[in-house]
Amino acid sequence: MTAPSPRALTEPVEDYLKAIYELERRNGAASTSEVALALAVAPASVTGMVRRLAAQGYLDHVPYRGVQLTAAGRAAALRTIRRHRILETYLTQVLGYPWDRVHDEAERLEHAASDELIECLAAALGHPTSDPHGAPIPTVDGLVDERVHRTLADLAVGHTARMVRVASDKDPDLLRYLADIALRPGAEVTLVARAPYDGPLTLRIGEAQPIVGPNLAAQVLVEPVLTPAPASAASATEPKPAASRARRR
Amino acid sequence: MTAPSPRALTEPVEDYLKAIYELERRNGAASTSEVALALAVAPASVTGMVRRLAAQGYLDHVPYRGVQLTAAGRAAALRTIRRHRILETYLTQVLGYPWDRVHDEAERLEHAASDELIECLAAALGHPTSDPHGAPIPTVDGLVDERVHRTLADLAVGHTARMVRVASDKDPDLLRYLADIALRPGAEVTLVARAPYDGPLTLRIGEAQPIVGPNLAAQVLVEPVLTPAPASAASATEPKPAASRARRR
DNA sequence: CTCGATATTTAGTGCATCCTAAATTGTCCG
DNA sequence: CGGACAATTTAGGATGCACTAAATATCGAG
Ligand SMILES: [Mn+2]
Ligand SMILES: [Mn+2]
Ligand SMILES: [Mn+2]
Ligand SMILES: [Mn+2]
Repeated sequence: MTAPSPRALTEPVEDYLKAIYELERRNGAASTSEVALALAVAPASVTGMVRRLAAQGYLDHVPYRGVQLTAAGRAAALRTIRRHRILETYLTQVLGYPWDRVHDEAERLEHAASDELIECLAAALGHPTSDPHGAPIPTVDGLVDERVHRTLADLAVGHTARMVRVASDKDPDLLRYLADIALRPGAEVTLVARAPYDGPLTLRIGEAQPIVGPNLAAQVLVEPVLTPAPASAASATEPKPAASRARRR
Repeated sequence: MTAPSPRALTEPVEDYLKAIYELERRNGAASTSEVALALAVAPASVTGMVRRLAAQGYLDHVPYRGVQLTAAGRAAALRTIRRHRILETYLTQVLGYPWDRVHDEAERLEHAASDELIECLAAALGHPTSDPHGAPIPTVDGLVDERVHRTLADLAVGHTARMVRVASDKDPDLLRYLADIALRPGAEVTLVARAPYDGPLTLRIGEAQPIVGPNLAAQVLVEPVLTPAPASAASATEPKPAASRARRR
């Protein structure tokens, strides 16, 4: 099945497969121009690369229609994503790297580190399941939590949620701002008010009440929080079966 | 002075400059075939790369005569060597990597890590001055201990020396064997006997008396050790001024 | 001093990746 | 249904880095 590839993916190839995987997840498909945008290359370059990757069995390409990963392509993408996220976690947790700067570093190291090193880091971290931005870390054999989360922008006024992750870790300014207002994975956030016509949202995070725009809110992925009733212990362990169903492949 | 380079050395370029630096140090010059051998490429490939690097001001090339680093070339080489050796030290000391496997890993990471990360690792290690193989780590501004050491093969029978470093860290088998007989930087070794006609050497390291071939002995760089006389304190602090002169540029 | 072995360079290619400009295709609106 | 416009692919090139085979320079031996 696997094509007679030169037995090691190049850096550009790994980045293409990773980008296509993410686009497929977000948008259900990956178009030439989306990939071009994500990788900052010309659309024509994407067409060329896509032809080669399709020939090597990493993806299916219907001209003028878009591109889809094969099993081999998805496996390669998830391997790179695992490396990226383990590296980010190590940089943050062990070396004290700020969370807005780990992405660029990991973007290069992910192609250079050996499997042995990656697993060594993972072990040193106690086999983490999510990276500093809350993104799930695929397992060695390519299983990953693919749950889709709601965003802070969709939260109903008065409701509380727990932040799960940032939609993308590529924007340092956004990440710095989120850190400023203490919005990080695990944080509880309440939507206090929402201005009409897609206006700003008033949040409560701990004591603070930051006001954020809808664009930012759409970048913050949340999950419902099981508010423990102050005195009555009954509803605390409410199962919530539907929301916690992990999709693994 | 610096040529209009595309503002970042590629991985092959960094490896060429590093190899040329090492050859220049060892042999006083770097010939096309030596570089080709060191990098496992064809001699014709070296000629091509050398032409480009000379055009960019990293080295001087006299056709048919050999190649020499310019100041820019030496600086680039030392930067890569610093990264390599800091990475090796981190892998060994913090992650418990065996000393015979750090080289290959560092050989790739050295091109991907940012300056920031390298300095972060150096700080975490307390700014080490030598790598796991005893090789000196250049400073950020390109200063390096360039002392030339004698080898174990040159030691006089009956004399004791302290191992400084392994001549090269590229041979895992050699490194594993050295570790087996407890020959590591800092170890004290006494030459007990030398068989004639370039025969094997009998050493004493701690309690053990391993017998090694002259090829191996030539890979082990040593410095004279100031044997503290058990009772008489006279000869202990013998100055030995010539041997300890550090050459820094 | 000349010859031949050896080292080195030149010539001619291939492949991966990128680019710009010019076709081509798909879509959607009037 | 027929364009217009946007998205996409094709065409034609460039760059970096590698290779093999052929030419050429160097140098030591006789
Ligand atoms: Mn990358
Ligand atoms: Mn991340
Ligand atoms: Mn290298
Ligand atoms: Mn080393």
